[in-house]
Amino acid sequence: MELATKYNPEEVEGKWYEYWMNHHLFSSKPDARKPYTIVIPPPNVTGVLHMGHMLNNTIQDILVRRARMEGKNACWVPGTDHASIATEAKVVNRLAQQGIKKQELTREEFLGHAWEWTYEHGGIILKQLRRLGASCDWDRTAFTMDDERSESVLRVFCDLYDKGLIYRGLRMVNWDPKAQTALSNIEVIYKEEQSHLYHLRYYVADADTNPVQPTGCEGEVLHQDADGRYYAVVATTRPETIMGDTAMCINPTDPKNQWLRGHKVIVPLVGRVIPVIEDRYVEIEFGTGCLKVTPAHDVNDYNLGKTHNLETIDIFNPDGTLSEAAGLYVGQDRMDVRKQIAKDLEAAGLMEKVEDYTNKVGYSERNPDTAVEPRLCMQWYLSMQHFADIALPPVLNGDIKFYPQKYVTTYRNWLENIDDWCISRQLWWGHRIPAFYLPTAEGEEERFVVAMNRFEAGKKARQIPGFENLKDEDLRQDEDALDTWFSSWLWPISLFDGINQPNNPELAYYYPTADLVTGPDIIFFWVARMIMAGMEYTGKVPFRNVYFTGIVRDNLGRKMSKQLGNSPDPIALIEKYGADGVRMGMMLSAPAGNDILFDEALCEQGRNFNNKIWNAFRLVKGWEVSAEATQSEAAALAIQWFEARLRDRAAEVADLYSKYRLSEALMEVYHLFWDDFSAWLLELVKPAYGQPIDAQTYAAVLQAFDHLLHLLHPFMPFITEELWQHLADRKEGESIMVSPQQIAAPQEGDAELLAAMAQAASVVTNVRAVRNSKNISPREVLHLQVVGANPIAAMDAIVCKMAGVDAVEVVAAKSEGASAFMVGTTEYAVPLGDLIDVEAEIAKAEAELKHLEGFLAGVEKKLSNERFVANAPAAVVELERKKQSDAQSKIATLRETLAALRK
RNA sequence: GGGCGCUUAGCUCAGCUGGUUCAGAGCGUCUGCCUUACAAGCAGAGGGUCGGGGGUUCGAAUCCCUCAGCGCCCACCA
Repeated sequence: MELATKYNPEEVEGKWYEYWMNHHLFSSKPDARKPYTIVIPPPNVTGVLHMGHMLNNTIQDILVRRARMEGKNACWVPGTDHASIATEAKVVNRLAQQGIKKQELTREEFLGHAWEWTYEHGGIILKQLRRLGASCDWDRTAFTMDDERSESVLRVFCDLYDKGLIYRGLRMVNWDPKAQTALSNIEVIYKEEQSHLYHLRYYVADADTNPVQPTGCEGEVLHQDADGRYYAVVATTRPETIMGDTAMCINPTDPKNQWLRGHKVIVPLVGRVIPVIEDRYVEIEFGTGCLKVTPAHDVNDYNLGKTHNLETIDIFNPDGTLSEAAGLYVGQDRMDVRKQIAKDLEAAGLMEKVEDYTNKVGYSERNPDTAVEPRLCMQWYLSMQHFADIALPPVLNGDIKFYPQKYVTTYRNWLENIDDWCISRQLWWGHRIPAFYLPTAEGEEERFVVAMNRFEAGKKARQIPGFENLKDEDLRQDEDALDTWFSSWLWPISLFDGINQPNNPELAYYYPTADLVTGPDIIFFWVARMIMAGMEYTGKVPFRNVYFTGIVRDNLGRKMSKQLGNSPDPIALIEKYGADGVRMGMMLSAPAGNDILFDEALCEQGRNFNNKIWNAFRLVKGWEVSAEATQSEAAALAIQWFEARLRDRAAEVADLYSKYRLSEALMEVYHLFWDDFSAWLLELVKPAYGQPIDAQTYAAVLQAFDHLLHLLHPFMPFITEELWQHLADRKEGESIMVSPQQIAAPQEGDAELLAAMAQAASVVTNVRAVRNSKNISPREVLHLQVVGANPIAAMDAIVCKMAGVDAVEVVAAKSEGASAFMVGTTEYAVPLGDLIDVEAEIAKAEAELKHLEGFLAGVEKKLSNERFVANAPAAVVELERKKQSDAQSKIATLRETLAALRK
């Protein structure tokens, strides 16, 4: 077989992915094997692959492939999320480009467009995952809005309503004026912002706006204008809300504002007279200690309003423009009004001053440029205390493990301070709330029934006295859709249809799932809620382990974003470096939970490694094999050693997997392949030029290669499959991903063998260093002497072959004109005759001597410390004694060497 | 304002219950090599008072305190 000197992923990847698919190697059915299940964090159905997905799905694929190779029944279930708010926004945008306004469409028409968009763009991301090599069971591909999942959502809604956990309530919610929907508390991102603190004048007046003269206010802070009128100063960041002011509030214990007690003030520009109320909520030290109260547009003000029975004036429309109720600036956007009103207040002499101020403003998670507006409206809520109570124990007691563990604290803090979950959204794209309102007369209280569908709702409604003759069509279904996460939280259950059919065999087999791989940013949105739903609906945890990945940043530590243009296109990367190369690039710097600084250079390293593997294969396959040839001693030893090494490293890799230290596992395999296998084993067994290799050695090398490919496969599936298929004759349908892998556990004697080899390697390195410093070609054969005794005589064949020496000769004293070095306490020498540079040898020996003497002094200081000898464990003291005697022996040798050199 | 985490080689990080796998890895850097698999390679080398200070201990990168810097999460000071 002719093979190019460079590995070409393009020729290989598509072919094998198709092969895996055609032979159904990713598909899983319950059987007698142990299951290993992962459910994908469903990406947005119309999204495209970004680096975060690459990282996340590479990790999942590694885990799944590893489990599959271990003989488990691995099942990775893919799917997409309808992402209601994000997708709806995209559809609205597209319609806007076509000149269509959402408001002009009926719900059905709009949903038609949304589904069209979904079919058009849906699943692109799943196709992209195939390029990466993701071994998902595609036959199971699900969508949060497909029939099974939708039915599950409605069923759960009805169930929780029947349990009394879902309620409707008039509350202050976080309103996104762009999407025009309510948001849950955790969908609000607070950003620090440079803004202004406006100090406004509220004149003291009677009910008819006549000026009032406060009395008896010695020692207090009064403000008086040029005309002698008294006023209070209110500091606010939101002057545009003054039209909604219905009170001014002071702290009753505030000494400087006592004069305001019991008075009324005039809202600037607006002219409305409002009372001064008193509440200890107000911080005396903030601003002037006077707070304007706008119950419709601030949570705290709303609470004050409730306590003090204040009027609520809602001055905003749902889109963030000023409403009729505002009376001023009607129809203008709130942000424009802020600028304008500041000018107008200034012009009217009602602005005391403006200060620079830094405050935090809430933004919509999905519309990051849109500041959230607190708004009072009716929404659906889920009581969360019950769920917090059931979701906390499994994480605290270790039924679910978090990697890294630090997130347990985060999780716990959130659950211990949980808010009720606002689950309704004023959107159409999503699961429509299955609540049906009964016809009511004007002014009558709304009544509704909750049921799976209109038909069921009709039956329920007719049970209500007075509605016996109600027709199904007379029911009016709630217009709102459910929060997207209200379907995602069922994902590990609903994927196996466990909500609709709680006792089905698939659920019994695959659930609880094994590992969840996701970002810490959705620990509350998703992870916590899946645990809640899992405990509520199955009584079991939804997964055993959660691997939190970091955020992918660029090599300057910046978050990847479209605006910065620093996010590489994953598919372009795959085309450039190969999927295996990119996977390796991702994994090389991805410790769990730490942010990863992505650098294309890492993909390059991955590609180079692929090339290394490829060329090792070329070498091995290029050898001519002879049944007559006998195995050399070096080859026999090398194979023995490598097998021990393989056992040792495989055990280490297994340990790293068990700790989810995947980057380290990869590094371990990388090192094993590149250094141990390629640099040492292959060089040791390599036949002389033009000679064939003996069959015994060849078989062993192929065996070793096979093992290595297995260890590599989870990380680099394509190249390993390609080479494995060429390593021997394979039958159609066979694949490395399901071929048994048996690397034995470390055995007795391995440690000694590995230690001897390490020492031999050190001898080799030293000889090579001698060559390097003297510029001696690797081809020139040298001679090696061991002074006294040779502790690793068994390794001589290896030393000879690797160091290019003819023999390792034991001598009583080394030759003159030899370059000496020490490995452990053994002295070696390479006779060089005239080539020797005596001065350099002396300098080298002196430097080492100095270092050793310092080292010895330290050891002896320790040993002369009685308390050390008395308190330290015997083994530690013994070790120090060994260090001492070794150092002494080395020093003696070096002194002899120096003496000889100086002759 | 609370909570969590981080600071070790030029860069990115590992160092577990204090003691020879304690000062490590990968990349980069330097030197020499087109050596019959691979220059996307081979051989060799250099590089850190483990953020500062203090303490506990026979012994501290590791445990405690403190200071400094950085990051993240939560929280209704307008």
